[in-house]
Amino acid sequence: MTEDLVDKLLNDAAIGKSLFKDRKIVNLGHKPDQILYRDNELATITQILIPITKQSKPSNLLIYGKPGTGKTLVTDHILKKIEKNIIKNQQNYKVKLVFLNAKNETTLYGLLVRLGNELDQENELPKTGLSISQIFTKIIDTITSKSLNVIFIIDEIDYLAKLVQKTGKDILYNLTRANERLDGKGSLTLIGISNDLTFKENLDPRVISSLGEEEIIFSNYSTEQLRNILEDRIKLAFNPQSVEESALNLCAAMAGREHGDARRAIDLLRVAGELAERQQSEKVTEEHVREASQKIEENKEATVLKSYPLHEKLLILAVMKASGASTGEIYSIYKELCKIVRQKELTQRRTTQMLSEIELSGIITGRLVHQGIHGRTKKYKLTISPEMVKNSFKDDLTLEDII
DNA sequence: ATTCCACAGGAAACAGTGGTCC
DNA sequence: GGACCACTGTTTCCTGTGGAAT
Repeated sequence: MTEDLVDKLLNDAAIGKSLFKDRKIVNLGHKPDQILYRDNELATITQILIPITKQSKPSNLLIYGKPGTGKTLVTDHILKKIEKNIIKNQQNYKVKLVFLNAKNETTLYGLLVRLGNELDQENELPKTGLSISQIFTKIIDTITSKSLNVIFIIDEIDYLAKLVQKTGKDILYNLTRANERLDGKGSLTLIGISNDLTFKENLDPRVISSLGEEEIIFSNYSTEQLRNILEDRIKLAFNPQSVEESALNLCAAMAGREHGDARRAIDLLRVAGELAERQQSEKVTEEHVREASQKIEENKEATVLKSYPLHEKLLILAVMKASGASTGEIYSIYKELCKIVRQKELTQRRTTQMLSEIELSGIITGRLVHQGIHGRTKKYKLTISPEMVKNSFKDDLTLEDII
């Protein structure tokens, strides 16, 4: 009996036909090789890196571009080709690619340890306990003893530069000058990838001169280019005629408005396709694209809200309960909330810092107000609906009593 | 012209964690 | 087992701020 029901449901589902031919093509992170639209950049970077195929050290390289301009994808693509080429033609010449995203590491130490572990997978470096210079020495030793030619690619290197600035430890300087310590046994080439054109301003001038030997900029995709990219993906991912022309144009235009982000364009297309499919629509329409855009935005907010630690959540609730209030008022509400959930309250200094951090995410906005003799304060407001906050926090048992 | 409010936000110190090395 | 290291999250202390009130 139950079996019959399952069969029936499956049959019914099969009637509502899928719009997708190959769904993974529009997943983020899926990278069809042939669709780069970056011929100029491809050629330039390859030229810069060619020396390493001739067994000499290429220049260090900095690559800039806004998110979703394909800089990481293109770099990765070229380097893997070079590596393959070398492995095929020059067996005794050892090249090692290490690709790291600085954002995945919260500390300089962690970043160096990851690099070290990639170079020497048998002897894992300790996650803590050693000094940074000891780790650095171990890395240099590994490179010289194995005569490795290392190409170290750091994605989001601006983030690393901030860490360097904060701690005062100049890892970047040491990395760019590592070749002087290598004595010709092996080499280290640094490739930095960054979203931020201005990050160099905070660096030591000596680092700038050696790291920025070569620079290349990935310009934003134009709406027309985005349209081409989407068209290619649609051909591969969707059944014929299942995406309306106008929907495609809107997708490209929306992503084009946000500094030509191809990743966002593709994501938008995927979500629109899924929405259309769920509504059993024959085609993806403009309306689906608009809906998708809104949904992506909401998901982003919900994820951010859920990921906050308890005291940040309490502060957001305090802002919600007193929209437009000053930090002083917010702090007293926060203290009351702490009492209800039986948590020890943090100091006002700490909470103002937290409020600034939350403000950066865009969940709340603050406005500095001078009130004459009533002093200076910052007034905070929620930028999202209270329902959104309540929905996102409702799974948190500690907050049960105050929502 | 001076005072004074109610904070903002920088700097430094501290506690605690989780580790290495000798 | 004690000296040392990196790091996070926090507290403590402090200086600076613009305009209403005096």
